[in-house]
Amino acid sequence: MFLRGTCGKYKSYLCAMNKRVRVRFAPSPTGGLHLGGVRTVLFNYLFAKKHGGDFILRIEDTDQSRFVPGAEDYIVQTLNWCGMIPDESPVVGGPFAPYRQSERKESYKQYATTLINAGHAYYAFDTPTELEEMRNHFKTSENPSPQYNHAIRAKMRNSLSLDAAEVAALLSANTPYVVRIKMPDHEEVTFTDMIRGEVSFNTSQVDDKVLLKADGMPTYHLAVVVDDYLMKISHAFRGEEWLPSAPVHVLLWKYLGWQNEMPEWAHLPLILKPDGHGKLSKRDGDRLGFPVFAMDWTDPKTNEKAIGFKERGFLPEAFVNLLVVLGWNDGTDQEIFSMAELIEKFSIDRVHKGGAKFDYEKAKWFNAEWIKNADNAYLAGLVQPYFDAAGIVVNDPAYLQKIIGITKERCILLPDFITQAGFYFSAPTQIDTASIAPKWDENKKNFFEALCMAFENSNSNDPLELENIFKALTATHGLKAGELMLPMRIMLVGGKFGPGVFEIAATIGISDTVARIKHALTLL
RNA sequence: GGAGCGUUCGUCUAACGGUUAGGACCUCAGGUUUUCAUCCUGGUAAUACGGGUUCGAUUCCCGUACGCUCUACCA
Repeated sequence: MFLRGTCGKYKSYLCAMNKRVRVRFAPSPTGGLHLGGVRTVLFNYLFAKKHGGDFILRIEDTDQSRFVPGAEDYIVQTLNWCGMIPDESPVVGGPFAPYRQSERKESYKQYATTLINAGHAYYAFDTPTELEEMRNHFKTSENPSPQYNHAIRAKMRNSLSLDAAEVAALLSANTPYVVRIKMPDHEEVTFTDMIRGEVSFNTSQVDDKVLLKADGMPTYHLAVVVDDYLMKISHAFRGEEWLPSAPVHVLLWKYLGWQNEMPEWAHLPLILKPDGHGKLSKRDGDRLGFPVFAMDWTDPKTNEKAIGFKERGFLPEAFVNLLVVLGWNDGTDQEIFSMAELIEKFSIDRVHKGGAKFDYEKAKWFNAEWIKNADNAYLAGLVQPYFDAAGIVVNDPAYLQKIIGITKERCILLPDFITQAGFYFSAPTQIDTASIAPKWDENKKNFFEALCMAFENSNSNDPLELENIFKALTATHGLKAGELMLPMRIMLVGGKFGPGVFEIAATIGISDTVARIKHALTLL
């Protein structure tokens, strides 16, 4: 295996390398960022920070027809929420600005021209209709998707099939054209992927990809190579779906004379649907009832809203944590990692090759773990918006933190605090009397009336003392504590949940406790 | 169809030729908690298949099967 040998067992890939680590996340701003995208960012970020390098955000907006307003800002906000702040980006700028490819449009054409002059690319004048005709014409059951390749290009209208005068005439008449790469007929293109080892392709299987579109914009293929070179990217991480077009990129690096500067490639495994097979999509979330996007995203065209992990009540720490273990582990049994730990422990050679099915149950477990171990003051800040939305009024921040501390082990998602902690701030509006009524009688009613008086007389806020009063009174009424505690709990919190009843009574205070019992008594 | 990539419990994964194939989620059975949750103990459950190489393969090689990705003037 290429990872072993002279570099040692799990020695970093870096040992063979001496240039500064610079990585980029290069999304297309076409919508919300989903799990797979955020994980790609995460691996980029961790790798950069682990090696003291730079993390760059570059917006690949070369397809004007797919431009979606707000998508770029959404991406920035998402990175921000996750705590992965780019060192260079369209918002903070940097030494290689601009970081939007649409703003770099003019710089790509010269490289296309260089390639044409060197015989590695050519002009193609085929219209979309002609391309469609070609595909229909050559389509067979054996070959359902004919490619514009070395075998077909001679039959098409391009600067390889047409004679020079004709080409010159077409160009001077401003005929729309694209520039295509001229793939070699039969050549083995091999490169080393950091995750997969040696990968090779025969160029006969790769088509003549469009490099420069008719509108003058580069396609991804040209833009990614040019910008990675110009921005001195040392390591390029992307999803596995890019693997088949990697030979195009490798050849471009070579043809442009930048072979020695080519980044190390790492094609990341995909995040798959929980059920069945295939890449996880937004639709799966809708269908199975869990978020796929990092944050809420509303499509400005369709007004379709997709829920995000953030709004569903995930902590960013948990989100990062659940993402990183989808395809990576540190070799031990540890599963909970902070960002700081990840930066220290991350290594690309422990990233899996195979795709991982997303498991929402486990995702929730990560969040519950993070909530349980989170600082109360920190949680208070996160819970506050949910309380605001639910109309729960918090007057005393210290009280809120205390309540969070005693209820957080019961919460899986942030909104769970509304039910698990809301009753500390106001009397429950819904009281599960149905769970009391069947065994309710006059004697119990008398008990609770007596209890209210006893509590008021004691005016205690000590749980133990309240419990003693309660128990002493059960005896005088000929009742057992066990058959009265559940009714009392329901009177105080509304249902069968929450911490110890006397803890609750002491915390909300005697007057509230008595008021809630008296109110419940009117409902029974 | 073609090319590439992949394949350990239901799911995420450990195991770098020698382990009773380990952990976690889920689930099940107990215990703690006069509620719920937490917590604790334990159980069920996996190397896709077939050939090699080797004293010995989850591990290395080949083949098969299955899956995924790509096969746009989208990324």
